[in-house]
Amino acid sequence: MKRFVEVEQLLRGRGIRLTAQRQLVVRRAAAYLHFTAEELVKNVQSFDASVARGTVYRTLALLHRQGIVEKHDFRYGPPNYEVTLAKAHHDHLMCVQCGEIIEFQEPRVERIQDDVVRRYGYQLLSHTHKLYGLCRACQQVDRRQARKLSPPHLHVEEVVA
Amino acid sequence: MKRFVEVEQLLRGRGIRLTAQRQLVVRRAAAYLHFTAEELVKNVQSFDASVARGTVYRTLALLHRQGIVEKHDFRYGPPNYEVTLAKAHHDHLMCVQCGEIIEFQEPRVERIQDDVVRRYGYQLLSHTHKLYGLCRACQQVDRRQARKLSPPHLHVEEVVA
DNA sequence: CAGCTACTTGAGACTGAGTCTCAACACATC
DNA sequence: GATGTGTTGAGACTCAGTCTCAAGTAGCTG
Repeated sequence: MKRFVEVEQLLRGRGIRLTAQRQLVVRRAAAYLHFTAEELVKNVQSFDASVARGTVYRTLALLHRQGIVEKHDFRYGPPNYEVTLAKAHHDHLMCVQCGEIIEFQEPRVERIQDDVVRRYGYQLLSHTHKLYGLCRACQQVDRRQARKLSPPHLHVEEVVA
Repeated sequence: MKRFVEVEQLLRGRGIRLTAQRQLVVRRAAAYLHFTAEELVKNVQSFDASVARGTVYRTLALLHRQGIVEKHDFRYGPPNYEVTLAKAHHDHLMCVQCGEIIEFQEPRVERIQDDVVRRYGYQLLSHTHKLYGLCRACQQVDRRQARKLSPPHLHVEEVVA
Protein backbone atom coordinates (compact mmCIF):
# COMPACT_ATOMS: atom_id res chain seq x y z
CA MET A 1 0.00 0.00 0.00
CA LYS A 2 1.25 3.45 -0.88
CA ARG A 3 2.47 5.31 2.15
CA PHE A 4 0.43 8.44 1.64
CA VAL A 5 -2.81 6.47 1.77
CA GLU A 6 -2.11 5.50 5.36
CA VAL A 7 -1.29 9.07 6.26
CA GLU A 8 -4.47 10.35 4.66
CA GLN A 9 -6.59 7.76 6.43
CA LEU A 10 -5.00 8.67 9.75
CA LEU A 11 -5.63 12.38 9.29
CA ARG A 12 -9.20 11.84 8.22
CA GLY A 13 -9.70 9.51 11.18
CA ARG A 14 -8.60 12.32 13.49
CA GLY A 15 -11.06 14.72 11.95
CA ILE A 16 -8.43 16.80 10.18
CA ARG A 17 -9.55 18.41 6.95
CA LEU A 18 -7.75 17.01 3.94
CA THR A 19 -7.71 19.83 1.43
CA ALA A 20 -6.27 19.48 -2.05
CA GLN A 21 -3.15 21.39 -0.93
CA ARG A 22 -2.60 19.14 2.06
CA GLN A 23 -3.01 16.04 -0.06
CA LEU A 24 -0.41 17.28 -2.48
CA VAL A 25 2.02 18.08 0.33
CA VAL A 26 1.48 14.68 1.95
CA ARG A 27 1.95 12.84 -1.32
CA ARG A 28 5.09 14.68 -2.28
CA ALA A 29 6.54 14.27 1.22
CA ALA A 30 5.76 10.55 1.22
CA ALA A 31 7.61 10.20 -2.09
CA TYR A 32 10.93 11.01 -0.45
CA LEU A 33 12.98 9.39 2.26
CA HIS A 34 14.49 12.60 3.57
CA PHE A 35 13.90 16.14 2.45
CA THR A 36 14.33 19.71 3.64
CA ALA A 37 11.37 22.06 3.97
CA GLU A 38 12.52 24.17 1.03
CA GLU A 39 13.01 21.12 -1.18
CA LEU A 40 9.46 20.11 -0.42
CA VAL A 41 8.21 23.61 -1.22
CA LYS A 42 9.90 23.49 -4.63
CA ASN A 43 8.70 19.98 -5.32
CA VAL A 44 5.11 20.77 -4.40
CA GLN A 45 5.15 23.97 -6.44
CA SER A 46 6.45 22.08 -9.47
CA PHE A 47 3.13 20.20 -9.38
CA ASP A 48 0.96 23.19 -8.48
CA ALA A 49 2.63 26.57 -8.51
CA SER A 50 -0.28 28.21 -6.74
CA VAL A 51 0.43 26.48 -3.43
CA ALA A 52 2.03 29.00 -1.10
CA ARG A 53 5.24 28.43 0.78
CA GLY A 54 3.42 29.10 4.02
CA THR A 55 0.97 26.31 3.31
CA VAL A 56 3.76 23.78 2.90
CA TYR A 57 5.36 24.87 6.17
CA ARG A 58 2.00 24.79 7.93
CA THR A 59 1.22 21.33 6.66
CA LEU A 60 4.65 20.12 7.64
CA ALA A 61 4.10 21.47 11.15
CA LEU A 62 0.70 19.79 11.25
CA LEU A 63 2.19 16.45 10.24
CA HIS A 64 4.90 16.91 12.84
CA ARG A 65 2.37 17.60 15.58
CA GLN A 66 0.47 14.51 14.51
CA GLY A 67 3.61 12.42 14.85
CA ILE A 68 3.70 11.63 11.15
CA VAL A 69 6.92 13.35 10.20
CA GLU A 70 10.13 13.64 12.16
CA LYS A 71 12.60 16.46 12.01
CA HIS A 72 16.33 15.70 11.92
CA ASP A 73 19.07 18.22 12.47
CA PHE A 74 21.93 16.82 10.50
CA ARG A 75 24.87 19.13 10.54
CA TYR A 76 25.59 20.76 7.21
CA GLY A 77 22.50 22.64 6.13
CA PRO A 78 18.90 23.03 7.19
CA PRO A 79 17.02 20.26 9.04
CA ASN A 80 15.74 17.22 7.20
CA TYR A 81 12.23 15.87 7.50
CA GLU A 82 11.10 12.30 7.15
CA VAL A 83 7.68 10.62 7.04
CA THR A 84 8.01 8.03 9.80
CA LEU A 85 4.45 6.80 10.07
CA ALA A 86 4.36 3.00 10.32
CA LYS A 87 8.13 2.85 10.19
CA ALA A 88 10.15 1.20 12.96
CA HIS A 89 12.41 3.47 15.02
CA HIS A 90 15.85 3.87 13.50
CA ASP A 91 18.90 6.09 13.61
CA HIS A 92 21.03 7.55 10.83
CA LEU A 93 24.37 7.14 9.16
CA MET A 94 25.26 9.93 6.75
CA CYS A 95 27.98 10.37 4.16
CA VAL A 96 29.38 13.86 4.63
CA GLN A 97 30.59 13.95 1.04
CA CYS A 98 27.62 12.93 -1.09
CA GLY A 99 24.84 13.23 1.49
CA GLU A 100 23.64 9.61 1.33
CA ILE A 101 21.60 8.73 4.41
CA ILE A 102 21.32 5.17 5.70
CA GLU A 103 18.84 4.17 8.38
CA PHE A 104 20.00 1.61 10.91
CA GLN A 105 18.60 -0.08 14.00
CA GLU A 106 20.61 -0.97 17.09
CA PRO A 107 18.63 -2.34 20.05
CA ARG A 108 21.89 -2.72 21.98
CA VAL A 109 22.35 1.04 21.98
CA GLU A 110 18.80 1.60 23.16
CA ARG A 111 19.51 -0.59 26.19
CA ILE A 112 22.66 1.33 27.07
CA GLN A 113 20.73 4.57 26.79
CA ASP A 114 18.33 3.37 29.44
CA ASP A 115 21.33 2.80 31.71
CA VAL A 116 22.65 6.32 31.16
CA VAL A 117 19.32 7.91 31.79
CA ARG A 118 18.77 5.93 34.97
CA ARG A 119 22.23 6.94 36.19
CA TYR A 120 21.23 10.63 36.12
CA GLY A 121 17.65 10.19 37.30
CA TYR A 122 16.22 11.34 33.98
CA GLN A 123 13.07 10.17 32.27
CA LEU A 124 13.92 9.47 28.62
CA LEU A 125 11.60 11.00 26.04
CA SER A 126 13.52 10.60 22.79
CA HIS A 127 16.98 10.46 21.35
CA THR A 128 18.98 10.96 18.19
CA HIS A 129 22.05 9.04 17.24
CA LYS A 130 23.84 10.11 14.10
CA LEU A 131 27.00 8.75 12.57
CA TYR A 132 28.92 10.82 10.03
CA GLY A 133 31.46 9.37 7.67
CA LEU A 134 32.39 8.51 4.12
CA CYS A 135 30.51 5.90 2.12
CA ARG A 136 32.46 3.33 0.17
CA ALA A 137 32.25 5.28 -3.09
CA CYS A 138 33.32 8.57 -1.53
CA GLN A 139 36.28 6.95 0.18
CA GLN A 140 37.51 6.02 -3.28
CA VAL A 141 36.79 9.43 -4.73
CA ASP A 142 38.78 10.85 -1.84
CA ARG A 143 41.71 8.66 -2.68
CA ARG A 144 41.56 9.61 -6.34
CA GLN A 145 41.23 13.30 -5.55
CA ALA A 146 44.99 13.70 -5.52
CA ARG A 147 44.79 12.81 -9.20
CA LYS A 148 41.79 15.14 -9.80
CA LEU A 149 39.30 12.68 -11.26
CA SER A 150 35.54 12.29 -11.68
CA PRO A 151 33.02 14.29 -9.61
CA PRO A 152 31.37 12.56 -6.64
CA HIS A 153 28.58 10.16 -7.58
CA LEU A 154 24.98 11.08 -6.77
CA HIS A 155 22.34 9.23 -4.84
CA VAL A 156 18.85 9.49 -6.28
CA GLU A 157 16.50 9.39 -3.36
CA GLU A 158 12.95 9.39 -4.66
CA VAL A 159 11.04 6.35 -3.45
CA VAL A 160 9.61 4.29 -6.29
CA ALA A 161 6.31 3.26 -4.72
CA MET B 1 45.11 25.98 34.67
CA LYS B 2 42.45 28.16 33.19
CA ARG B 3 41.07 26.75 29.99
CA PHE B 4 41.52 29.83 27.87
CA VAL B 5 45.28 29.84 28.48
CA GLU B 6 45.62 26.52 26.69
CA VAL B 7 43.52 27.77 23.82
CA GLU B 8 45.60 30.91 23.49
CA GLN B 9 48.85 28.96 23.54
CA LEU B 10 47.55 26.62 20.87
CA LEU B 11 46.51 29.47 18.59
CA ARG B 12 49.79 31.30 19.03
CA GLY B 13 51.64 28.04 18.36
CA ARG B 14 49.82 27.74 15.06
CA GLY B 15 50.80 31.23 14.06
CA ILE B 16 47.31 32.67 14.43
CA ARG B 17 47.16 36.30 15.43
CA LEU B 18 45.68 36.78 18.88
CA THR B 19 44.07 40.19 18.76
CA ALA B 20 42.37 41.75 21.78
CA GLN B 21 38.97 40.92 20.28
CA ARG B 22 39.87 37.28 19.78
CA GLN B 23 41.19 37.01 23.31
CA LEU B 24 37.98 38.37 24.69
CA VAL B 25 35.89 35.97 22.61
CA VAL B 26 38.03 32.99 23.64
CA ARG B 27 37.86 33.91 27.30
CA ARG B 28 34.12 34.44 27.35
CA ALA B 29 33.54 31.22 25.38
CA ALA B 30 35.77 29.26 27.74
CA ALA B 31 33.74 30.56 30.69
CA TYR B 32 30.68 28.63 29.59
CA LEU B 33 29.92 24.96 29.15
CA HIS B 34 27.45 25.42 26.33
CA PHE B 35 26.34 28.59 24.62
CA THR B 36 24.66 29.79 21.45
CA ALA B 37 26.39 32.18 19.07
CA GLU B 38 24.02 35.01 19.96
CA GLU B 39 24.51 34.46 23.69
CA LEU B 40 28.23 34.74 23.16
CA VAL B 41 27.79 37.93 21.14
CA LYS B 42 25.80 39.52 23.97
CA ASN B 43 28.22 38.31 26.62
CA VAL B 44 31.27 39.59 24.74
CA GLN B 45 29.58 42.93 24.07
CA SER B 46 28.74 43.33 27.75
CA PHE B 47 32.52 43.45 28.31
CA ASP B 48 33.35 45.51 25.25
CA ALA B 49 30.45 46.94 23.31
CA SER B 50 32.67 47.91 20.39
CA VAL B 51 33.25 44.31 19.32
CA ALA B 52 31.12 43.63 16.25
CA ARG B 53 28.77 40.71 15.91
CA GLY B 54 30.62 39.64 12.79
CA THR B 55 33.87 39.39 14.72
CA VAL B 56 32.35 37.02 17.24
CA TYR B 57 30.97 34.81 14.48
CA ARG B 58 34.28 34.91 12.64
CA THR B 59 36.23 33.97 15.73
CA LEU B 60 33.80 31.19 16.51
CA ALA B 61 34.28 29.85 12.98
CA LEU B 62 38.05 30.10 13.40
CA LEU B 63 37.95 28.16 16.66
CA HIS B 64 35.73 25.59 15.00
CA ARG B 65 38.15 25.16 12.09
CA GLN B 66 40.96 24.76 14.60
CA GLY B 67 39.06 21.98 16.35
CA ILE B 68 38.74 23.99 19.54
CA VAL B 69 34.98 24.41 19.66
CA GLU B 70 32.30 21.95 18.68
CA LYS B 71 28.90 22.79 17.32
CA HIS B 72 25.86 20.89 18.59
CA ASP B 73 22.46 20.96 16.97
CA PHE B 74 20.14 20.29 19.85
CA ARG B 75 16.57 20.48 18.76
CA TYR B 76 14.69 23.46 20.15
CA GLY B 77 16.52 26.59 19.13
CA PRO B 78 19.77 27.56 17.44
CA PRO B 79 22.89 25.36 17.68
CA ASN B 80 24.99 25.27 20.82
CA TYR B 81 28.76 25.64 20.88
CA GLU B 82 31.19 24.16 23.33
CA VAL B 83 34.93 24.58 23.91
CA THR B 84 36.14 20.99 23.75
CA LEU B 85 39.89 21.47 23.70
CA ALA B 86 41.58 19.02 26.10
CA LYS B 87 38.24 17.53 27.02
CA ALA B 88 37.54 13.83 26.55
CA HIS B 89 34.92 12.90 23.97
CA HIS B 90 31.43 12.79 25.40
CA ASP B 91 27.79 12.85 24.36
CA HIS B 92 24.82 14.75 25.74
CA LEU B 93 21.69 14.28 27.78
CA MET B 94 19.36 17.27 27.77
CA CYS B 95 16.31 18.18 29.80
CA VAL B 96 13.70 19.43 27.35
CA GLN B 97 11.98 21.43 30.08
CA CYS B 98 14.71 23.45 31.77
CA GLY B 99 17.50 23.03 29.23
CA GLU B 100 20.04 21.40 31.58
CA ILE B 101 22.74 19.60 29.61
CA ILE B 102 24.67 16.66 31.06
CA GLU B 103 27.76 15.24 29.38
CA PHE B 104 28.20 11.48 29.50
CA GLN B 105 30.66 8.92 28.20
CA GLU B 106 29.75 5.46 26.95
CA PRO B 107 32.57 3.42 25.43
CA ARG B 108 30.13 0.57 24.87
CA VAL B 109 28.19 2.69 22.39
CA GLU B 110 31.36 3.67 20.56
CA ARG B 111 32.12 -0.02 20.00
CA ILE B 112 28.66 -0.71 18.62
CA GLN B 113 29.04 2.25 16.28
CA ASP B 114 32.13 0.69 14.80
CA ASP B 115 30.05 -2.41 14.07
CA VAL B 116 27.36 -0.41 12.31
CA VAL B 117 29.80 1.50 10.21
CA ARG B 118 31.64 -1.66 9.17
CA ARG B 119 28.34 -3.27 8.21
CA TYR B 120 27.72 -0.54 5.59
CA GLY B 121 31.30 -0.14 4.43
CA TYR B 122 31.57 3.38 5.78
CA GLN B 123 34.55 5.11 7.27
CA LEU B 124 33.44 6.81 10.50
CA LEU B 125 34.47 10.43 10.94
CA SER B 126 32.35 11.60 13.85
CA HIS B 127 29.04 11.07 15.56
CA THR B 128 26.50 12.69 17.81
CA HIS B 129 24.37 10.92 20.33
CA LYS B 130 21.79 12.98 22.14
CA LEU B 131 19.25 11.89 24.70
CA TYR B 132 16.27 14.11 25.46
CA GLY B 133 14.17 13.78 28.57
CA LEU B 134 13.11 15.28 31.86
CA CYS B 135 15.52 15.79 34.73
CA ARG B 136 14.49 14.76 38.21
CA ALA B 137 13.36 18.25 39.19
CA CYS B 138 11.32 18.79 36.03
CA GLN B 139 9.60 15.44 36.42
CA GLN B 140 8.30 16.72 39.74
CA VAL B 141 7.36 20.10 38.36
CA ASP B 142 5.44 18.24 35.68
CA ARG B 143 3.53 16.30 38.28
CA ARG B 144 2.73 19.43 40.24
CA GLN B 145 1.66 21.32 37.15
CA ALA B 146 -1.90 20.12 37.56
CA ARG B 147 -1.91 22.13 40.79
CA LYS B 148 -0.21 25.17 39.15
CA LEU B 149 2.81 25.56 41.42
CA SER B 150 6.29 27.09 41.30
CA PRO B 151 8.02 27.97 38.01
CA PRO B 152 10.65 25.54 36.71
CA HIS B 153 14.00 25.78 38.49
CA LEU B 154 16.97 27.25 36.64
CA HIS B 155 20.42 25.89 36.04
CA VAL B 156 23.22 28.42 36.27
CA GLU B 157 25.84 27.36 33.81
CA GLU B 158 28.85 29.66 34.08
CA VAL B 159 32.03 27.77 34.91
CA VAL B 160 33.75 29.04 38.04
CA ALA B 161 37.40 28.68 36.97
C1' DC C 1 61.03 54.28 12.61
C1' DA C 2 59.02 54.51 7.70
C1' DG C 3 57.09 51.74 4.37
C1' DC C 4 54.99 47.65 2.81
C1' DT C 5 51.94 43.82 2.87
C1' DA C 6 48.71 40.78 4.71
C1' DC C 7 45.40 40.09 8.09
C1' DT C 8 41.59 41.72 10.97
C1' DT C 9 37.97 44.67 12.18
C1' DG C 10 33.33 47.38 12.50
C1' DA C 11 29.41 48.66 10.15
C1' DG C 12 25.90 47.55 7.83
C1' DA C 13 23.72 45.42 3.77
C1' DC C 14 22.24 41.01 2.52
C1' DT C 15 20.48 36.12 2.59
C1' DG C 16 17.85 31.99 3.71
C1' DA C 17 14.76 29.70 6.49
C1' DG C 18 11.01 30.04 8.89
C1' DT C 19 6.91 32.64 11.14
C1' DC C 20 3.08 35.78 11.37
C1' DT C 21 -0.87 38.50 9.84
C1' DC C 22 -4.81 39.27 7.47
C1' DA C 23 -8.25 39.48 4.04
C1' DA C 24 -10.32 36.23 0.95
C1' DC C 25 -11.94 31.71 0.34
C1' DA C 26 -13.84 26.90 1.21
C1' DC C 27 -16.25 23.65 3.86
C1' DA C 28 -19.60 21.51 6.93
C1' DT C 29 -23.82 22.11 9.19
C1' DC C 30 -27.86 23.73 9.69
C1' DG D 1 -28.16 29.80 1.15
C1' DA D 2 -26.68 31.77 5.89
C1' DT D 3 -23.43 31.05 9.41
C1' DG D 4 -19.30 29.95 11.72
C1' DT D 5 -14.92 27.77 11.65
C1' DG D 6 -10.84 26.35 9.45
C1' DT D 7 -7.59 27.04 5.55
C1' DT D 8 -5.26 29.55 2.11
C1' DG D 9 -2.14 32.93 -0.64
C1' DA D 10 0.42 36.92 -0.43
C1' DG D 11 3.55 39.30 1.47
C1' DA D 12 5.65 41.58 5.49
C1' DC D 13 8.53 40.34 9.12
C1' DT D 14 12.10 38.05 12.16
C1' DC D 15 16.16 35.85 13.39
C1' DA D 16 20.54 33.76 12.76
C1' DG D 17 24.14 33.89 10.13
C1' DT D 18 27.13 35.58 6.03
C1' DC D 19 29.29 38.84 3.02
C1' DT D 20 31.44 43.15 1.53
C1' DC D 21 34.32 46.80 1.94
C1' DA D 22 36.80 50.66 3.59
C1' DA D 23 39.55 51.60 7.51
C1' DG D 24 42.64 49.97 10.95
C1' DT D 25 46.43 47.16 12.90
C1' DA D 26 50.33 43.83 13.27
C1' DG D 27 54.42 42.01 11.71
C1' DC D 28 58.00 42.24 8.98
C1' DT D 29 62.09 44.48 6.16
C1' DG D 30 65.28 47.61 5.63
